[in-house]
Amino acid sequence: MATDPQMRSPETYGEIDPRIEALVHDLIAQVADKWTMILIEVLHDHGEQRFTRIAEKVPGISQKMLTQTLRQMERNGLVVRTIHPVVPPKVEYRLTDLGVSLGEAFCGVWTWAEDHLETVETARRGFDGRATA
Amino acid sequence: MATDPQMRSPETYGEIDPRIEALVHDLIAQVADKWTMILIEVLHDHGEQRFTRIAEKVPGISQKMLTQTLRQMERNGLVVRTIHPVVPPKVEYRLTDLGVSLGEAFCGVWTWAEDHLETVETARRGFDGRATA
DNA sequence: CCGCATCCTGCACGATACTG
DNA sequence: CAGTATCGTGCAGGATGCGG
Repeated sequence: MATDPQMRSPETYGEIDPRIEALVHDLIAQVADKWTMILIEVLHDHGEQRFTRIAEKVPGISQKMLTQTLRQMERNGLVVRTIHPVVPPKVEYRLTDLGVSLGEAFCGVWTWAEDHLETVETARRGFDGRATA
Repeated sequence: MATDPQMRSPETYGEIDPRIEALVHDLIAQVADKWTMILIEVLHDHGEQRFTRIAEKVPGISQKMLTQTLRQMERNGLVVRTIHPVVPPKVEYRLTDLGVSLGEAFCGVWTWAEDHLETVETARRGFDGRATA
């Protein structure tokens, strides 16, 4: 959760607000965690969904990770979790405005990837070629 | 390295080019890996740097992780590694244009974090409060 | 249907020691 | 100085089973 509380000597990498730094890192880490990005996409494209519907749309995810990821997202205010008191239980998840805006913030990265896909792959082949040689 | 090659049934989360998908995920994963983002920042702010200089500016990093992270960045074309054939060895790392532009692509996320820091923290406190109760 | 608890496994990463 | 090699460990995450 919290980022390294270690002291930074004068000559470290910058004087950014450590709270922003920590949040940015948390956020990127969460979005990078293999599932969050996909869940944002699913909830964005299909709107409010119940647990099992989401699971169906994300092949390969275990319910443990689905629960866990949704909980973190809820904690960060990215989704709201609505429990309908019926039997059998029905729980629905909806992306908040905050969640939508986070997805949009990452659009820049998607665009970058589209624009530079070839460049990166070329760089990788070059590197791997040199390594083999 | 490669992302889950598993088949996606018709009702999965979207029809995006899987190569883009994989690259975006690789990228976000790398940037999230605790050090890459910091190294981009250091190299951006201070220009070309040699190995030990970078290490000094990033307290807490082990040389193993510094080497490893820089190698991945090099492989992806984000930095160039220049070996000066002198004794003692002198190796310098410089952010490429590609690396700079990736940093800029993530600016949107930084901005988002600055804009929504309070909202996220409030959401977290709310969630944690409810959990405790 | 939803989700928690438990167990198990692999990998990421730090520490340490050694080379050109 | 700038690495590589080896070892130890903690934790992320899958599988399974139970509970409301």
